[in-house]
Order: sequence, then C-alpha cells, then structure tokens
Amino acid sequence: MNYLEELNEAQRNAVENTDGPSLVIAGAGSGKTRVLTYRIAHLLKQGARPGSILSLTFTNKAAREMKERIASIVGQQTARYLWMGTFHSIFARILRTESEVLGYPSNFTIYDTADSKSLLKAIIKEFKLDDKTYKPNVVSSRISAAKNSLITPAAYAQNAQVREYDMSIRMPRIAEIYKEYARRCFLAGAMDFDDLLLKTNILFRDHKDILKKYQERFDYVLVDEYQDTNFAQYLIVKNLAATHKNLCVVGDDAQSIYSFRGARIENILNFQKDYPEHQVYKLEQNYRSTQTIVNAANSIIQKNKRQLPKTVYSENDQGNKIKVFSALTDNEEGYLVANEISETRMRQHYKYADYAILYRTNAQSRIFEEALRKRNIPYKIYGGLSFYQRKEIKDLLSYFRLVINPKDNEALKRIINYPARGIGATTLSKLEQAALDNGVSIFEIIEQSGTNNHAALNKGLLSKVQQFVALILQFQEKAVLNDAYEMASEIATQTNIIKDLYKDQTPEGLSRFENIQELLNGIQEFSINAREEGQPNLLANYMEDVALLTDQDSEKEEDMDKVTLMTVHSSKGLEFKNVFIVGVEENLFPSSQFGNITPEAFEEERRLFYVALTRAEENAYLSFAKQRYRWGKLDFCNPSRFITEVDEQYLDMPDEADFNFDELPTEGQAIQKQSFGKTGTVGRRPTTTDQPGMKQKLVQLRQAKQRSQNFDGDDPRDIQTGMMVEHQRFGKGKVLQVEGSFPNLKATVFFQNAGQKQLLLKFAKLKIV
DNA sequence: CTCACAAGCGTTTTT
DNA sequence: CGCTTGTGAG
Repeated sequence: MNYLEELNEAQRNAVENTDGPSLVIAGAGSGKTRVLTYRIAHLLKQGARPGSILSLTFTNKAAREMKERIASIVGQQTARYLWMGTFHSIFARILRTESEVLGYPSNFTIYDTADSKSLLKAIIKEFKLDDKTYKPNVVSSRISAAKNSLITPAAYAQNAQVREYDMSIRMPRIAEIYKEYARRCFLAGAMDFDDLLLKTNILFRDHKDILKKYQERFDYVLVDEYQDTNFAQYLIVKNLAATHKNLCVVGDDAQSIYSFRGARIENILNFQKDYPEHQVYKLEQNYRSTQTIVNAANSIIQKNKRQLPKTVYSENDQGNKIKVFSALTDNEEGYLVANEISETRMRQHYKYADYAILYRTNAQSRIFEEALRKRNIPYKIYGGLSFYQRKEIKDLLSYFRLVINPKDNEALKRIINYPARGIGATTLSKLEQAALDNGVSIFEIIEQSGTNNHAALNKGLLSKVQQFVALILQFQEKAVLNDAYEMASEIATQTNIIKDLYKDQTPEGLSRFENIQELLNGIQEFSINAREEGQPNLLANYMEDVALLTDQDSEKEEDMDKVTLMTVHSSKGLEFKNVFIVGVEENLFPSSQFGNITPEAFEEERRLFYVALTRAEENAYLSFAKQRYRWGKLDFCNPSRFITEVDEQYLDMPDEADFNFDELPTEGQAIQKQSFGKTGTVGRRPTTTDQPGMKQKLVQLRQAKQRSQNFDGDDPRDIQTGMMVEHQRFGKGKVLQVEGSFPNLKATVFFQNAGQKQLLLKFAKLKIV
C-alpha cells in the first residue's frame, strides 16, 4: 500500500473512503488527478472489478493520462477494462449498443458543428427565412442550449420562457427549425454532440430496463471536473449512481469556466443538498505554485459571492511578485514577452517548455507568434483549426461516413462533386428536394433513380450520379471484409482524391497531401493495434469515435522543448514554471462587446483569471497594450479592472506610472443597470475613448503607432522584383513580381517557409534584407 | 457547370 | 487582414 504514503491526510481520506456519495473539492494544484487515480487504483486493489468502475472526464487527454497512471499501478491487463473516457465517448458507446430501441442504427454518424450548421443553414433556406436574422450560429447555440437543458423539440414549442426569449430576439420560428433539424438528423441516422447526452437521457427515461442494467453494472461512478457538467450530464450521473450511491465527484467551483457551453456551477454547489448522506473532502494545499501566486489568485476569487468555502494555501517559497507589463502597442507587448523569455531563460536556465503564453481568444496568438519568430524562439500553438476540421481531411472522412451510413446527407453533399464529377448545385438541390418530398435520404433517391427518376434528371446527369452511387456501393461491400487501413487507402485512391491533391504542387497542396498521408497512417496504426488486441478493425470501428477526437489528442515528439501558446480555457489542468497572461484589457477580460454582462458572467471572468494565474509554478506575468489592431482597425484599451482587484502587495507594477488606473470606471460606472427591466442584467461598458483623459492620449498614441509602423517595414515603393525580403510572419522570401501603382502595390513573393503569397504592400509590411 | 474575382463580414472560450 | 460567400463570364 505504498501509494497511500505519498498522500497528505485530506488526500488519503478521499482515496480510502470509497463508499457512498463523496464530494472532493480540489483547489488548484492540490493533487486532484493523483487522488482520482489512486482512488480508482485503491478500488481495484480492494477487489472491485474494473468493468464495474465508470469514470468520466471532459477531455480524451485527461482520460488517457489517467488510464496510463492507473495502469502503471495495477497493470495494463486490469486497467484496460475500466470504463474511462469523456462523457461524449462513453455515452456514444452505450448509445451504439442500445441504438435499436431509439430507432437509430448502431453505426449512426456523429455530426460535428460544421455538419450541424450546414444542415441548419439548409433548413433556414427551405423555410424561406432571412439568414441575416436567423443566423445559423445563433440558431445553433439556441438549439444546443435547449438540448443541454434536456428540452426536446416538443417541449421547446410549449416552453413559454424560451419562446418569449426567441420573440425578443426576433426569431419566433426557432422552435420549428429545431423540430425540423431533429427530424432530419434522425432521418440521416445522425446525432450531434449534444444529442449524445440528450439521447442517453431519453434512453434512460423511456427504457427503465436498460437504465437498470447500467445502474447495476457500475458499482462506482467517478466524475472529474464536476463543476463543468451541464444539466444533461448531471442527470445521467444522478441516474447511473442511483442504485449503488457510490458516486465520487471531483472538482473546483473556482475553476468553473464553461458556462457558455451549458456548464452549471450549481451542480457542484448543490451536491451536498442533492446527496444528504455525502462526505466532503477538501484538498486545500497547493503544491504547484509559490505563495505569492496562490495568494494573489485567492485575492481575486474571494470577491465572488457564489462559492464553496475553502482556503487554498501554499507552503512553497514565497516567490517573486507578479510582474505587470504595460505596453504602448500590441507589437510592443509581443516584444516585451519575447524579450523576457529570452532573458530569464538564459539567466535562470529554464527550458522553452517552461513557458506558456495564455490569452483569451485564439485570434490573439498572432502577435506573439510574430514576436517569438523574430527572436527565433520555438513555440507551439494549441487551438485554432483542428486537424480533423481541415478541408481535405473532412472530405476523405465524408467518404468513409457515407460508406458506413449512406443516409448521412451532410457527408454526401460534401463529396458528391468532389473531386469534380459535373454534379453541381442545381442538381444537388433537385436531389435534396426529391429526398425531402419522399422522406428518404439523398442516397436512396439516387439509388432508385434507375426505376424512379424523382428528381427528373436528364440522361447525362442520371448516369453521373449513378456512377457515384455505384462507387460508394462497391466500397460498402468491401468495407465489411477489409480492415480499416486497406479500405481507407482504397477509397483515397479510387476516388482520385490522392491524385487530385498530388497534382497540386503548391506548398498548400503539398501540405494537404501530407495531411491525407498522416490520416492514413493514423488509420493504419488503429488497424494494427485493434488486430493485436483482438478487437474488430473495420473502417466502421475506426469511425466510431473519430468525430470525438481533437487535435490535443496527438502530441508529437518534435513538440518537445517549445514555448506553449494557448487559450486560458484550454490551459486548464496544465502547469508551467512561467506563465504570461496577455491581452489583459478591459474589453478582453471581460469581453464587453458581446452584449450584456450578467453578474454571473462577471464572476466567471474572475474564475477565468484565477485559472490562468494558478497555472504558474514560479512566475506569473500580466501584460496589456493600450492600443491594438483588430480587424484592421485601431482600438484603444484600458487595462482590465481585474488587475486592480489583485492585492497590490503581490504585484510588481511598471516604474513609469504612465497609465493612470484612476481613470478606470468604478464598479458603479462600469456596471450600469439597464432600463429594460431584466433583473440582474448589467450594462455594456462605456467605450474607452469616451473616458476622461483618453482624447488627449489618442494623439500621442497615434504618433507612437506611426513611429512603430515606419520602423517595421520598408517603403512599399522600394520593393523591387528579385529582392530578398522579410515578412513578420512568413519569414524570408524572394520577390517574384511587383504590380499595380502606389499605394495599391501588389507583390508576389515566394517565402522559404510559407510558399508563394500575393501581398498588398500597404498592409503586409516587408523589410528588405 | 466551373473558374476567377469581388464583396462582405468577423472573433470568445470546446466535447 | 483573411476567410467565406456571392456574382458573372466562359
């Protein structure tokens, strides 16, 4: 039992008391993962069957890491039978087993956000609604929110509250759209992300025998990051744990930052009421950070009203104060950060991997990429476009999807004319209409078109679409025999996708080609692994959870010693010796431009700040710029009010007090009650330029920008064909051609690293080397 | 139907 | 700026 000796008292209690409902409140850096893994290992050592333990996480990465750690204690053979994974992957698995009673095929497709938006767009168009009023993004988030709160289309139509809200945003027909969307998903044999949870709940609600089976199967249920569960997840957990009551939830209310996707902090706040016979374990000692960082983070979070009482403390060194960088421009901010990294790395012998730059939105990464590149500092970026979202990958995956589930209309629409087969938009919409009229899938319409030409296609088109169907049918036959890799590469070649991409010798084309190769390699790996483990290795098996994979699931060797750039959200659960929290401006922390900030949202911004700070082990930095470019427009910014909320004694403010914090609006000014009656809704912040003193500064700032602009690139008129030039982001390259007349000079440049680019010189600043 | 160019719009955060 | 969508000629 030596692993128990590695734990402090609170941790050991949480590990050893395995029966009944338990709430583990795990402060930042308090060894949460250790408790969770040891608790499961402990259960196994006590004789629990691995198949009777269900443990739910939010990311694949967390699940995988935990599984590895448990395997290293109890052995691979035991660990592999644990039910461990994300909510979505576990319940997708259960839904595939039980799909029949819901009327779904077991090989149902999982629509990703792009698929469901494309379907919504089509529906909005069919309803003859204006897509400027009915923005697919907004409709999609309304439907998603409904699903997360377990509101079915029928319930939605009856629910006065949501209907009233829909009226207020002038979208009264969302209920109908929702209903149609659900119907079409069902017809296509598809579920979206939210359906995986909604349908699980429906399954458990309507089929008590099935619920009972799983209730009895899972003697122990563990949930990680419980503060991030939404209502659908909450109810699933509650149902599954109802028989044995051995539910252990682990989380930290101070790190609840996902309300935008339906997470309810109430779930953890109310746990003790929900389970009166519960035990509470508080993990309060932080092993990660210096005292300064822990105390500073506490000083922000303590201003929040809704939270569970706890005192997180550190017994590590006191450490350095949190350094605040106040930059004049966004470029200067990047420079300051890059500079600090170079300097401290040399002085303190840090590795690059000891540094992280955290920002609010992915779009903010650019400035720092540029600054790091200039100094030759290696970096890696998380987020942005995922591998599985790339066009070429989605195209090939769509072929796989259609082969496995021919009713998958979204997949069909994507590839019926890729590579080009002469089947254009008009033909496709005829087919779609015919499918709708007959209540079948597009594929079925084409399949029957020999005997029954519903879409009234002419001879030429008829033969084209039938060729397409024959191709897919031929794959379908083979797909039940061949392994995933054979099948995938056959599809990739026979459809001419490989040829098509190979033809394209531009750098972008090459990278697309490589991506396809990488995907095929991944599938090969899957095939081999599955065969070795005696698992089925058909293409359908590979496709089962590919929709639930994200980029962060594949860390490569080459990414070893690099500075990490990521959003605060995706940094949760990670730690770095040095953390830069950048872009800490009033309109980013919190972001005010997206309508009203409720007090709840405001508290969440504080928690976001808290999460960011507590990633740091040794040094934390805050930086902001007073002006920055967004969408090509100049913005003037105030530093975030949250900086002033940090207890001063922990801050190392810049010497030149060139920024007057007194100008910051006070809470009363900043949060004005809106007049239109909604209680608790607070107003939009006044814009920065409206604030006193800002107008005079405007001139100074503009001049500074002018200077930095001149400094950065050479005069466009000096750029000539044949010159070697340097671009901020693309690096060095050769000018192939210059055309147009000043100021609208255009240059074609071939960059060594980024390939050929067309640049508008007044925007893309080039330096002559 | 396909390609090339023009216009317009956007940026939380993610399974 | 950079990406997606719309429009018009071939």
